[in-house]
Amino acid sequence: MEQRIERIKKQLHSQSYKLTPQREATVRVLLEHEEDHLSAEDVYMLVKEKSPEIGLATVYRTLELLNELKVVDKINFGDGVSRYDLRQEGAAHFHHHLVCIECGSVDEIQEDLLEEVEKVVEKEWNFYIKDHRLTFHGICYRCRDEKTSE
Amino acid sequence: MEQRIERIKKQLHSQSYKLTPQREATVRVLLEHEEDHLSAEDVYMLVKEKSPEIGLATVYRTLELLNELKVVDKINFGDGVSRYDLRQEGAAHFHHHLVCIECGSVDEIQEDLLEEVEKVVEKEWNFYIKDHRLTFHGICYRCRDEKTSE
DNA sequence: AGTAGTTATTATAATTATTATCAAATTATT
DNA sequence: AATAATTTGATAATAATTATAATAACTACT
Repeated sequence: MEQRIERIKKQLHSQSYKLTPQREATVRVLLEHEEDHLSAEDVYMLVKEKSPEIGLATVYRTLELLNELKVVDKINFGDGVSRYDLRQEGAAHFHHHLVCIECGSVDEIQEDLLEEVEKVVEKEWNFYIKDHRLTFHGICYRCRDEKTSE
Repeated sequence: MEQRIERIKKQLHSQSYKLTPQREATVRVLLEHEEDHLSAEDVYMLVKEKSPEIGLATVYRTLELLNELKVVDKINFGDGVSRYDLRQEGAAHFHHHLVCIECGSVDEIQEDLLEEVEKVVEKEWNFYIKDHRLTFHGICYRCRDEKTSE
């Protein structure tokens, strides 16, 4: 945890940004909820628990900044809010998501899976891929299990 | 065009919805701009040209309805607005997109490309895939050509 | 054709997420 | 310590979308 914060601090410094207490508090919340997909409002609420004086605008600004630095990825699952997802350290690409249409859960797939597809797209469409977003909508293993045991 | 409207009409009727003049005007705009990725506001403006009496709320409701019927897919490219994209008739899955970070263009990929990936996801993650969203962000062939000719 | 009942529409108000503004606070620099 | 630059917090503004309520259009039945 501390090492990751240290590395994020260096990343900020390299672009002449500072890791202010507010930014650090926000990063800590993101690290503590790595498996979740928090909205700005969610992050705000959680940061407030430890740092009640923080303002909502600061959280938005910090998330925007972290997005620029590619520390987090901003993603939208179609429910009208942007969500912020920590990128795996050193990951070249954003990971994928499984959104369950029954229970609303969001699971992550860290495996690339798209290497071949991207080769085809780069070649056939002459498109230089910098990033991607891949989300599957369907029924997760938990909901499937429930159904078979009914 | 007329045949497609006729088929959409039937789809509506099969769920006991009607193809009102406003709904028809909206569908016509979508068909006439099949290659575009219009926001609700865009659609509203275009429908107004032919049917100036239509209300914005009706456009929203119609788009929502068409989305339910899987006539259009709602998609968000991260710019804060939902866009509505006609699904190819009879297409099992939503098509993919190439978003250019230089010029903002959005191109479509009709090929499936994900068959193998989806097999892996279904098997390895025990996730029953009903739909997907795949978008690549990068530099389109037009912007690449510009650069090499500079 | 006439009435009752349903469905859809319009105009507008309300809501929600996000961004902009600006004075005050903090931090860095001389 | 004084000055300059950056960041923050509170709040106002904006933008997209949804809710509301009165009206209009259509349907079914007599």
